[in-house]
Amino acid sequence: MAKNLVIVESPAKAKTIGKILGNDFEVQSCYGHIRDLEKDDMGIDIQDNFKPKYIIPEDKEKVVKELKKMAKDTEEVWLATDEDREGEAISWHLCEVLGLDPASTKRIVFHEITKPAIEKAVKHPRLLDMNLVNAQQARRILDRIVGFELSPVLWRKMSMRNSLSAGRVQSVAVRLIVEREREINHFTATSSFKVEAFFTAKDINNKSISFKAEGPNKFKTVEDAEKFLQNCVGAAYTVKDITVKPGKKSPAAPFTTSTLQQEASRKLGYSVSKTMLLAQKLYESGKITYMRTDSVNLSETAMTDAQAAIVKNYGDKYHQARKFKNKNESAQEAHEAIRPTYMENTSVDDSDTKRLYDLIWKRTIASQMADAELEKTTAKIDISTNHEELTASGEVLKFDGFLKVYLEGKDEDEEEDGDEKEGTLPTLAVKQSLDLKEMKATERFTRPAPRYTEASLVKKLEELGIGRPSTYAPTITTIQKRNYVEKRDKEGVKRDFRILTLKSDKISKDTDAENTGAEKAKLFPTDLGMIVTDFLNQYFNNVMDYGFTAKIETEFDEIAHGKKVWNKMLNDFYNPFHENIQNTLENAERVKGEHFLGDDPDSGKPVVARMGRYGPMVQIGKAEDEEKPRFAKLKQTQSIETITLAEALELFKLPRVLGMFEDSEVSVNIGRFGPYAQHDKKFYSLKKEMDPYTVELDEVAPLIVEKRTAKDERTIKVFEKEKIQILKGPYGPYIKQGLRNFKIPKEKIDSAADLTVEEAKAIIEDVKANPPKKKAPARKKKAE
DNA sequence: CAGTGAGCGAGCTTCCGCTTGACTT
Repeated sequence: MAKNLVIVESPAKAKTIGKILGNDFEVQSCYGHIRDLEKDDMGIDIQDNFKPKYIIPEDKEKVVKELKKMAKDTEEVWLATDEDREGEAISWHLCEVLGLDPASTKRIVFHEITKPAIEKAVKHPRLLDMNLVNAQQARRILDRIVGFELSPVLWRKMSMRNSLSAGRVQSVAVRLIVEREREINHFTATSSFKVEAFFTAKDINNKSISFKAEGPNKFKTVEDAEKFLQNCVGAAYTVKDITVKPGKKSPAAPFTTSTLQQEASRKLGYSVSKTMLLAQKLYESGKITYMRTDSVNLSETAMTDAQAAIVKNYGDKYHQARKFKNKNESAQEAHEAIRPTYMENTSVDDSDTKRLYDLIWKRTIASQMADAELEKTTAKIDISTNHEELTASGEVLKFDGFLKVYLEGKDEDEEEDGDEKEGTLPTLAVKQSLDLKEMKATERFTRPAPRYTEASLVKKLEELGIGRPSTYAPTITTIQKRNYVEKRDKEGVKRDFRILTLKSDKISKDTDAENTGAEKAKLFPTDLGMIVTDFLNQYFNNVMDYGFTAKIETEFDEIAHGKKVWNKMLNDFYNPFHENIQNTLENAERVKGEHFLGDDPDSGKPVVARMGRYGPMVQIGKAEDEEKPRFAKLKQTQSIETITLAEALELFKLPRVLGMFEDSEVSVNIGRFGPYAQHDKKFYSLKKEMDPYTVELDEVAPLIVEKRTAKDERTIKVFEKEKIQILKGPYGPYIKQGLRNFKIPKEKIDSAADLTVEEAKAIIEDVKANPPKKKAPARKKKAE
C-alpha cells in the first residue's frame, strides 16, 4: 500500500490523477455520495433540530468497505472530491465513515485535471469547510422534506392511484410545460401583411442579379396592403442612399452540460439522456473532460493546445485566445468546460460517439478563434408615386474566422419570424433606377411560443437556477416516467393565407395554404400533469414559485459563508410549510379535474370529462342516477381541458361489432394496451394504421389469420392440463406457465422440443427455488 | 394483456444530487 491515499469521486478521474501523482500516491474513487438520509421518518429528526439520520446505501457498502481497508493501511488520506457544496459534503461523509479527524485531514481541490493544477493542489492542502458542508446538509434535508411531505399529499388528494411524486425541481419543470401548453391553447393568431419587392439590377460586371427589398411596415388589414400596392402602380424605383456598416460575430463559449445537451438536440436530434450516455462513454475512454459541469472555463493547457491546432490547421490569423465568464450565478464551477482531452484528436473512431465528439471538438476550437467580420449593406429605395420607401439589405462575409469551423444553432423562439438569411446585394449606385419584377403583400400570422423540447426545458431550468448538471437528464426522465409529461409529435393543420401581387401594374389576389402548428419531439403535459400542477399551485405556491430555488440558494450561500445557521434556516422554512401540509390534508377536496362538456343529445344527461382511477375519461350521466353512467377513455392526443362534446360522444362508439368471421363475432375496442380486435375469445392488437372507429372486417380478418399463424410458429409444445407452454422467444426457447416465464438451463436448450411435462415442472420448481439474481435492488422499480 | 371508473383502506409509493453498473422475459 502506498504512503498516501487520495479519494476522488469518479474512477476515470482517479486513473488520470494516479498517473500524475506517481507511486507514493494511491488514488481511489468513492463513486459520488457514500451516505444518504434513511427513508424511514424522512431520515430527519425534526424535533431534534433537524438532525439527519444517515445510512450507507446498499449499493455503496462494497466501496465503503474497500475504502475503509485502504484508509487503515495508509499513512495519510487526502480528500480530493469536487470543489463545490456536494463535493465538500462527500469529503465530510468520508471523514465520518472512515474515522478521519476533520480537524487534521488534508483536503485538496482542483478545477482541472492537469499536471500543474494537481501538483499545486497537493502543495496547498486545506481543511474541511464545515460551513459549506452544512449548506449541503440544509439543501439535502430541505429537498427531502419537500419531496416526502408533498408526495403523500398527492397520494391522498388525487383520484389516480399511481405512485405520484412532487419535488422542488420536478414540479416546477412540469409547471413550465403546463403553462406553455395553456399559453398555446389560448393563443389567437393575428395576421398582418408583409410587403416584399423583387428587383433585378446590373452589377459591376453588367450581370443581371435579382434581389429583394422590404416594404415600409406591416399592414394590419388586406385593405391597407392593397392600398399600398395601388399607390405603387406606375411607379419608378430609384436607389436613394446606400450605407455600409462593418459588423462582427463572436463564437459561443465552450460547452457546459446544458449547452451540450441543447446543441446535440438542435444539430443531432439527440435526447438529453442519449447525449449524456455518449458523453459518458467519451469521458470514460479518456477522450473528453468531465461531462457534468456548469463551467465555461478552459485550462491554460487546453488553450495552448487549441491555439496550436488552430494555427496548424487554419493559420495564425484565425486564432484569438478567449476566456469566457459564466453568466449563470448559480454555477458552482467545480470542473472545466466540456472539451476534448487532446485537441490534436480531431475525431474518434467509434461510430456511436463520433458525431458528439466532433461537435465538442468544433465548439472548443471555435471558442478560441477570431471573430467573423461582416459587411452589412442597406439600400433605401424611393417609390416615385408616394413618399414611402423600400429597404434592401444584404450581408457579405469579409473574413470567416470561427465560422470556418462552427456556428451555434438556434432554438425556434430565437429565429427571426420567418425571415430567411440575408443574401447578398448587387453593387448598387445612388440614383440608379431599378426594374421591379413584382411586389407581393403576403399575409403572415403571429405564432405562440413554441412547446419545449427536452433541451430547451433544460435551458430554461438552468436560467432559473433550478437543478444541476447531474440532474437535468434524470429530471426530464422522471417527469415522463411519472406520466406528467410526454414527448411526442403533433400534426399541423392547414391554414389559408392571402397574397396580393403587383405585377406589370396590375394587382392580383391569391390564396395559398401553409401547414401550421406541427411539432416534432416536443414535451406535452398530460391531464395528470395539469391537474397535479394546478393542485400544487393552489396549495403550495411558495414551493412552486419560479424564484423559490433562487431564494433558498441565496440562503444556502449565507450558510456557506457562516452568516446563517443551517437548522435555523430549515426551521424558518419548515414551520409554515408543514402547517400548510396539515391544512391541505384536512381541508382540500379530492381532485378530479372535472370539466362539463354539455348534455348528451340522446339521453339529455350531462357529459363530463375528468380524471378517473385509470386515467382521463369521459362520462355520460351521474353515479347517483338510476341507470349506471357510461364511461369511455380519452384518446392519447385528447385532453380533458380541450375535448369538445362532439369528440367525447364519438368515443362512445366503441366497442364496434364488425361482423362474423369463421362463425364468431369480430369486435374492436381500445384497451389498456391500445386498439385491439376480439375474435373467438382471443385478442389481436390492431396495426398502427388501423383506426378502431373506421376499420372494417375485411381489414381485420387477415390480421387475425396472420397473428394466429405467427403464434403457432412461436409455440413449440403445449401441456394443456398443466398450463405449461414451451415457446420460442427472441433469446431462444423458454417455458411459460400462466403469466410467468422461466429460463431453460443451458444444457437443455438444444433439446427444448423434447422436454417432458415432468422435466418442465422440475425446471420451474428449480427456478422458483433459486430465483435469478436481481439487479440493483435498492432503486429498481418493479416492472409493470 | 385486453373488465375497471364510489369509498374504504390492506400495503405500497416519494425527494435532489453525487457517481457508475450490468448479461437480458
